[in-house]
Parts: sequence; C-alpha cells; structure tokens
Amino acid sequence: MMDSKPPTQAARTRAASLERREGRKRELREQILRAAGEEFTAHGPENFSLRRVAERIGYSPTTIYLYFQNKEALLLSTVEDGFRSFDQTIEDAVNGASDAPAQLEALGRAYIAFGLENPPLYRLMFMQPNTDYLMPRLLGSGTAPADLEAAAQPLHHRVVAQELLVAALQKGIKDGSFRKGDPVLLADALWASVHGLVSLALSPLMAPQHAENVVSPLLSTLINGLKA
Amino acid sequence: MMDSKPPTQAARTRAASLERREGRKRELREQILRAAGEEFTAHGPENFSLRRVAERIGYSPTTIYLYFQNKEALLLSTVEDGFRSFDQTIEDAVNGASDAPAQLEALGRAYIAFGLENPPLYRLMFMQPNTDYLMPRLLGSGTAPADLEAAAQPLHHRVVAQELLVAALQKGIKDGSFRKGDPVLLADALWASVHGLVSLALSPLMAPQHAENVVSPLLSTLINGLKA
DNA sequence: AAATCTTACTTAACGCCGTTAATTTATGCA
DNA sequence: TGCATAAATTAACGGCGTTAAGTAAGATTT
Repeated sequence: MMDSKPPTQAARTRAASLERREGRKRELREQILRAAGEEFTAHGPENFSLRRVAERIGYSPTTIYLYFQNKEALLLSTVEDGFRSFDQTIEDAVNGASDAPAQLEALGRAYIAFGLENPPLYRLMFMQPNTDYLMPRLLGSGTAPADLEAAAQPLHHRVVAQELLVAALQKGIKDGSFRKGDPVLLADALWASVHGLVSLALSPLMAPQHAENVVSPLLSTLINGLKA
Repeated sequence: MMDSKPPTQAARTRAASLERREGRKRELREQILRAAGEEFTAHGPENFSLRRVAERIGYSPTTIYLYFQNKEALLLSTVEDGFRSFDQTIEDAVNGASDAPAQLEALGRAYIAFGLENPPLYRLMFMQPNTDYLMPRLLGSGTAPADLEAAAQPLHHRVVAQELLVAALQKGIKDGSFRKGDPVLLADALWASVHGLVSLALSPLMAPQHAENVVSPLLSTLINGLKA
C-alpha cells in the first residue's frame, strides 16, 4: 500500500471508463428500483413478481440478481425512499405544533394519513409478517444471520419517528400536560393504536372511508387518556 | 311432491348406503380441514400450500378441489373454529366483569392474549390483505361477486365481539362512567388499538415479549381517555 | 349376475413463481 | 486484432394453484 505515483493518462482514462461503467450500472439499478416500485404499487407487495419487473424494463429475470440479492432485498430497497418521506412527514407534523398534546394529535393524523394514502408502501413498511415460522429452517441452513439482519432492518428506520414520539411524550409529562408513565411504553401504545387503525383500513375488515371517521375519536381518547 | 308411500326395503338400503357415503365424505372433509389447520399453524398462512396438505393426508392435490372451492375457501373454513373460540373468549371476558371500565379492560386483555397465543390464526382472521388490488381483475372476470362475498365473510364473524364491545361502551356512557360519544366509532377506535398491538407483536417490528409490557399502558390510557 | 351409470380420485398439463448454474454476448484492455 | 472480463441470457429445477381429461371402484338397474 501507499504507492502514490502520479497517475498516467492511461490510468486516468481507465478510471474514467470505470466510472462511466459504474454509472451505467447505477442507472440500471435505479431503473429496476423504479420499475419495482411501480409494480408493487400496482399489484401490492404480496403479488409482487420479479419476472414482471424484469419484463417491464426489458431484461431477463436473472439480470435482477446482478443488482439485488433476491426478491426481498429488492423490495426492501424499494421501500427506502418510503421510509425517508415517512420520516419527513412525521417530522413536519410534529414541528407544526407547539405543545405536546397538539404534537401528538398532529403526529397521529400524519401517521394515519400516510398509511391511508400509500397502502402498498405502508404494508411493505409496517405489515410484513413475522418470520418466526421460518426461523427453524433458517437456523438449519447457513444463511440465517444475513436473513435475520435483513428482517431486522425496518426496525432501524422506525427509530426516527419513534424518537419524535417519545420526545413529545416526555415533554408533555415534564410540563404537566400528561400524567407520569414510561414514555417508551406509552409511545409504543400510541404507535400500536394508529397502526391498528391503518391496518384495519388496509384490510377487508374496515372500509377506509369509515376509518377516517374513527381518527378523531381514537386520537382524542388517547390524548385525553394521557392527561393527568 | 308429497308422494309419501311406505319406503320399500330397497329404498331403505339405498338411503343407508347414501348416508354412509356421505359420512365418508364428511370424514375426509374434516381430515382435510384438520391437516390444513396443522399445516398453516406450522408454516403460517402465507406459506400455506395445498399440495402439502394433500401430501399430509395421502391424497392427490386435486382431491381437495372436490371438497373446497379453492385454497382461499379451505383457509377460511379452517378458521371458522377459530372465530367460534374467539367469540367465546371475548364473551367470557366481558361476563367476568361487572362495570363497564372493567369489562373493557377484560375484553382488551382477552383480545390481545388471544392474538398473541394464536399467531397464525390471528393473522388469518384479522390480517388478511385488502383485495382492492385485485378488484380490477376480478371485475373483469365473471367470478367477482362470489369472491367479494368470500372476502367479506370475516366481517360477519366479527359482529359478535363487536356487539359486546359496543354494548359495554353504551353502558359506560349511560351510567356516567364514560363521556359521551358515538359508541360504534369508539368501539372501532378501541378495536384498532388492541388490534394494532397484536399486529405489531406478530410482525418483526415489535417483540411479543415487549408487547406484553405495552398492554397495561395502552389499556389504561384508553379507558382513562374514555372517562369524563 | 352382467351391464350401465355415477362417484371418487388420479394423472397430466398449463402457466406462473423464485432462484441457480452454465453459456453466450458485449465491452474494455493489451 | 486477440484476450480477458464483465454483463446479460438461456436452460433448468422444484414449487405453486388450478383445470381438464382419464381411470378405477362402487352403486343401480335390468
């Protein structure tokens, strides 16, 4: 290491060529991601098909494996933008209100609205089935750790929004708006509630239109319940 | 109609034979249901496979189609017992408490416990994806009405537990325990909350063990929030 | 009791899926 | 121009839900 000779012209053109080649690769990767996003937005995560994505961009199905490890990895990559805009939505909502109760109300409404407006995305982000069924098989094979890491990935994404929620609760507890309690547990309770409403609205069990009527009763009950 | 001649012996043996044959059919049908239940309990609804069910009972895959319309119908039949025991669980919980707040607390705990104790069953009962993606295709084909009815079926099952929940809320509002509000909307808000907690616990996003710690904060916040 | 009809079930096939391995085609480099 | 390497393809495997055609056993009729 540490051989810092002045780069020859050949070396430079070689580097530029490599850069262009990598540019092409990045381009195709993003094209795949775009097509995958459209695919799963149209058909939903559970009917998402690699072969359809490939057909949509005019490549052979196996080409996708040169850019993503497998179907699940492609889906997770697809959803990363979703997590970013989700975090932004939540942050904007919280910043738009001053006192803690108003922040919670805004956060809840923003959360639910995001879910109702992006059904497939929300499903992919927050309604993935637990992989416990697969655990025995995974542990049997040698690929368990990698898969487990992939499964745990969404947890990290959630952190941003959850921190805002916990912070709002802490503030409300400190300034006397809310009664005492573990802010983390309360945050998860609130999260569960709004998530539950979105989940039902995205299932056949509750019409989305009806769900919108439930938003206010739910949020007012929760926030009222936090008060001292 | 109305030909009530005395049945000949031939007619009687014929009837008995038919009865025995139908007994066999019922038996095999239940054998399929049993095997299907074991299958989807073991692998989860999303990895449920007709062919594995067939293999488990030693019949050809297509035999199942002689007893159930398709995979979805078999799964729904599998879950009917689940709905019965669910309703019973909820009813027992509500009957075990006297005043409205205690009833709600008991109902919530029973609901969550049921979900945490029967993950695949709960998933099949309450976490089926909405079929809106398929709507265009279904409407295109001629089988839409039947499929839509099948998809709506869980709604009817829910009714029992929901009526108990609404009744408890009405009672609490009437006797002054709770503040005024539309009992149906409030019921759906409560439902969404407990459903959300179970859903998260059955997803990779929240460990079931952690979810148990959230039960009390969630329920106390909700019930406190209902009070005047 | 033999022939016919019906029922229960199977085999074969279709079109889809995710994924892997081997192979071809294109591209950069000497 | 040849060679190495990268990129993409074709072929194949095993699995899936589902349908249509075929078969073997059972019941019914004569």
